[in-house]
Amino acid sequence: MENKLKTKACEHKIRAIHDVMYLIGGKWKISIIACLCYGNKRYSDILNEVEGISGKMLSRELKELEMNKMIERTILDTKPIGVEYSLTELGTSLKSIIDILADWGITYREARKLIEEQI
Amino acid sequence: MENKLKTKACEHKIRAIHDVMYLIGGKWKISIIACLCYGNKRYSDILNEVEGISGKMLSRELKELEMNKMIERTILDTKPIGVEYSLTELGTSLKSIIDILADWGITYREARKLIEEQI
DNA sequence: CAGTATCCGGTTTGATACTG
DNA sequence: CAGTATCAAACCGGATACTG
Repeated sequence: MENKLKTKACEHKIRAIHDVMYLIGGKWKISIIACLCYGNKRYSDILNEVEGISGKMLSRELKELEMNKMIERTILDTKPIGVEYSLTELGTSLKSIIDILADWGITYREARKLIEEQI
Repeated sequence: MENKLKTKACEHKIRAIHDVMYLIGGKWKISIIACLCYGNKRYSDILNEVEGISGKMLSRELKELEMNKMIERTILDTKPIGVEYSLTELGTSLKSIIDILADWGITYREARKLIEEQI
């Protein structure tokens, strides 16, 4: 009986996480958001700073992030035309999560090194 | 000059996050880890609790998670054979991140509702 | 029970060329 | 500059049948 409740709580949490990953779990989405944490950026800036992403992927991911209200797109009236991307309030609310993830990533790399050396 | 340093820091963090997402960003990986946060589980338990996953995907993801030292696989000597999966220390270290993500997911849903209503 | 093997359509993605 | 269009290759993932 108690076990069933536990399972329910588990499933509820899993669904919440699945939702989150749908939003930010694309191959590049968090990287893009992380990039914008350091200030507003243009399309070409992001293209340079997020290693490995192609132009096609970038524009696609940007579009989805905009749809989900994570980022905002502003057209600058420069010539030639420029576009600036910035985080919305919602996007900004991910900053702390991003920091935690990045920290974990670095810790993980160290931990892996230690485990490997034991072999 | 100062700007270049900033860009470097940015790119470093982005790479760290990209690594993390490579590890836990598969369609099901965090869900599986989240599921195991609630206790060791058998293959069939996970199959039931992670909604939507197929057997093929589950075994594939479990294998990758094991390779990356996130989970451990123990063969029980029951008949018929049973297999139990559990989190390693590394996997366990994700618990807090998972909680934060799940919380954000729920908060996000509320925020989106508010934004939508304004329209 | 806990998987593996095979088939197979659908989706994703990179490269390249092009546009306003 | 900031994208879009198009093609082909690679990969994903479901269904089903099979194994120890």
